[in-house]
Amino acid sequence: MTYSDDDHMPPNVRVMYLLEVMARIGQPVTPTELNSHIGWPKQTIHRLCQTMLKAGILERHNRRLYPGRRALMMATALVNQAAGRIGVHQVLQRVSRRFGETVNFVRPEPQGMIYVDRVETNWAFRVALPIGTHVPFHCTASGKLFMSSLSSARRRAMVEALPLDALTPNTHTSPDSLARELVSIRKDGYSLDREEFHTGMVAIAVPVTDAEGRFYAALAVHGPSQRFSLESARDSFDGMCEAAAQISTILFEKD
Amino acid sequence: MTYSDDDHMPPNVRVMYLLEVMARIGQPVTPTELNSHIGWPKQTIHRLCQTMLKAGILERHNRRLYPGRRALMMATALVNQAAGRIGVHQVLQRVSRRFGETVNFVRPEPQGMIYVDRVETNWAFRVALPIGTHVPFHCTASGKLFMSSLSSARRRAMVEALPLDALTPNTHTSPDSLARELVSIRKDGYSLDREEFHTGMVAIAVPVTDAEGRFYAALAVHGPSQRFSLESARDSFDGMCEAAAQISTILFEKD
DNA sequence: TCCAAAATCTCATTTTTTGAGACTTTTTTT
DNA sequence: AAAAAAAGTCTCAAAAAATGAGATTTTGGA
Repeated sequence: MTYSDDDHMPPNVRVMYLLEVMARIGQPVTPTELNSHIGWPKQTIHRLCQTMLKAGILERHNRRLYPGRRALMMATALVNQAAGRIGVHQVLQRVSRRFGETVNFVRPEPQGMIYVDRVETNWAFRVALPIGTHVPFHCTASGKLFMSSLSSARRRAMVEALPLDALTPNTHTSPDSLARELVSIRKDGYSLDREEFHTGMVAIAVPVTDAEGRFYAALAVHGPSQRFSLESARDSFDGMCEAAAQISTILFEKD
Repeated sequence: MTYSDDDHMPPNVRVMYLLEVMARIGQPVTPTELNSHIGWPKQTIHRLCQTMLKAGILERHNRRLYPGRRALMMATALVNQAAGRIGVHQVLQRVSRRFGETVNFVRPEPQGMIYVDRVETNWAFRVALPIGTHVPFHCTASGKLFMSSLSSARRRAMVEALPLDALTPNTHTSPDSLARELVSIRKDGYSLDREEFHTGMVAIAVPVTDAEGRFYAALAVHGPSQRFSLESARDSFDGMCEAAAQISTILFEKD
């Protein structure tokens, strides 16, 4: 992970290390600031930044560097498949067995929330949304959960930008009511889909957080309202939080 | 982004490239499989995988490699930083729906203005400039807008340095006329492309500014002049400013 | 306009990477 | 179970890249 003093990092890996530091800092930095976290010779860090800029890994605005499009694309793709996928799937299976409903693991992308992994029930009645499908933000438990995790400025902007298409009679079509629900989701720690996406289909989603406690993905269970009522959804809250914590451990806890 | 044949990738960047390929493939691979996507000498790819395994960037299970915990941690942190881009993309979509034309998010780079993100219309007629493409400064709405944001000394230097190639009969070919237009763009707060880049194609661009009010990117709408006249372009000005302000909030507003 | 800090350039030296070819291990086929 | 093929490892000299000290230029702020 980190290289101790006698242990030495091949120049190869320095690009990656620099990105890590940058990602950890979490905001645009000048090469000099960056180097205050690293302590390489001046020229070394400048040269490396230059290389990474040329490669499109970093971008620059006002002499400050930040991860570029290329880095972000890679990150998005990585996050959907990296270490621990198998373990995560196991947890999904357990959750599905426990509640007898379909379980989804869902992440935000620019085009919408994307189904990264899922375990289906054997029930005849189920939704036909294959893995890799994007679904809207405003009418899904996971989409609302994601938005509730944003800072208030971003949340507001996003709510205002979204096309609030009514997919069912229950779908939020006003930015205000949606925004209000996001606030209460933030407070409750879970998000419900009250037949807002498909009539007769309800869902609950809880957040899976990363090592720093930031939103990483949503763990969601959904089922037909006849057998999986909002009541039973809420009842599953504790169990789901437990599973979410397990997933978080699998993905992020160091050994 | 990708390296063409004569262009060469420093060994530095290979680690990153390998991760990208791996992320794209989306499932654990053997070094040989991996190399069928890359085509490096056998020993080269093995050595690199070895380096990355030692560094904890990759992990191995049954001779198959996949992104390791270290890669995932980095990716997660990066993706968090990218949360803003999700919001930006949603705003672009809204603008595109509203005006029914293609919307671009464009940033200045030394080689030219670069398309960072875009939302296309479904219209048959559209420009085939993929994301990541560089376009000239002197004949695009966004390029002229960027130049108009520079201090007068820099603006002059830049106008004089540019090769003013005539891409259409309307392209500025004299530094003076270009410089004059930049002054009026600066005054108006928006920039028009009057079929200066492609015949039959017009565009309007407004600035997205950073927290200090400096130029960060251009938000541009373009369409064929038959349906998207200069008139309609100007009419979209207010709506675009509003969207630009939203983007600015998403990207730069602290919480 | 001037000044201090940051960034860039230059270059001889050191360190890595490179990749062909031989060799070993693993997997597949017969 | 033996043979063949494929995958992976090792060795090494040549080529390329990174290194980092020091000099120089540029930048941003008073």
